[in-house]
Amino acid sequence: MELIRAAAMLFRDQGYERTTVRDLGNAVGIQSGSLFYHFRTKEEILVAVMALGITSTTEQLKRAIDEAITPRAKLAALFRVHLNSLLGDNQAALEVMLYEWRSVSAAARPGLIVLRDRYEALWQQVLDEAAAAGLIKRDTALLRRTLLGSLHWSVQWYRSEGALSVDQLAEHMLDLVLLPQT
Amino acid sequence: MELIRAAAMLFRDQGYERTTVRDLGNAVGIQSGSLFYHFRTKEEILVAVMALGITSTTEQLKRAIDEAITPRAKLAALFRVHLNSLLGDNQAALEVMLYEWRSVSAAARPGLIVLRDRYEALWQQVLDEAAAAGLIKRDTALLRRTLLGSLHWSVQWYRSEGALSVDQLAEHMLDLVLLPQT
DNA sequence: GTCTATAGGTAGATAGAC
DNA sequence: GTCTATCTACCTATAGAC
Repeated sequence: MELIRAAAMLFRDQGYERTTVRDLGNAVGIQSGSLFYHFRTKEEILVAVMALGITSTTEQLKRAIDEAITPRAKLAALFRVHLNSLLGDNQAALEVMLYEWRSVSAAARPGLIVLRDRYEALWQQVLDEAAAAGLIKRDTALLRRTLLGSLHWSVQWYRSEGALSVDQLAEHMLDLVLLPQT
Repeated sequence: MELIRAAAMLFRDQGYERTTVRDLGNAVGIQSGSLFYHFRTKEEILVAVMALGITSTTEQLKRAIDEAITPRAKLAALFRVHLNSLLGDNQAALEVMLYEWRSVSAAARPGLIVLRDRYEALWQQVLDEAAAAGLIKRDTALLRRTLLGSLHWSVQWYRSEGALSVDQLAEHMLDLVLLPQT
């Protein structure tokens, strides 16, 4: 578990391919050979990182949606949870999930796709409710994809030293998509 | 030039690190050693791919903006050119630009950043005009970042075999951001 | 400008001791 | 479970012939 967290940060910062099993061992204070007692291959570590990133974000989102009451509050939760997971203190894992797909073997992909689809289904459901309430435009399938793209991209430019907190950024991004209320 | 195009596709499909100089040689029918007559390092090839991706897109965008007359038409051009460059027949290069930053050495980054900033400045200018004309919301700096994120992400899910052409997709994405006209 | 051949380095993974 | 030691393979880049 400590290894998975450390691996997430290394994979995010250097990329999966550039990170060696020796780097991974160093990060947790063991020799590279010892890793292979816990994992059969380096790729297994990558898959574990990705699975952690998406499942923990999904669980947080589920909880936030259940606690929110109005469609508007649920909609806000999408942005808030996703950005906090992506930009927050301890979540390099989700970023690895987004940027290291090409290094996942065909055999391991289906399992991760199931996890991703589960997460996106939550989004779809909340967006549909919001559209029904007249909060956002009606093309929710395309909206889901564009919004997730917008949020994912934030890792490329958001800096925590800047003027905006993550929660504030979530609010601003929400504003961009809300329809003017009549 | 033929090499740069071939390299773009290989880097996009397999990633830069997983693509060997032997792969690159194979793709253009020469031995791997011969590559180093044209480029000093493998990284130089990566930088050339990225530079091609962003500069050719910038030029296309410049032309499209000049030909467009209304703010609305210029705005549409942003979406159309970007998506065609990203999803079109021969433009793996731009995708490499987006996904292989980590493999670019610190020495080579500044040059690419200049090219990227030039492209984004075009965007900013068109968005500002559109906001002044009341077409889109006023927070154009954030809008630029979210829109570019949305467009970039399309490579992850857009399939040309699907129902939507690239130009149609551009139209739909434009619709999502346009304000209802009073 | 492309070839063959290879230097020099490092990668992921394994074996057996403790 | 972790160590040391090492295997095998492959990588980027170079050298010199043509």
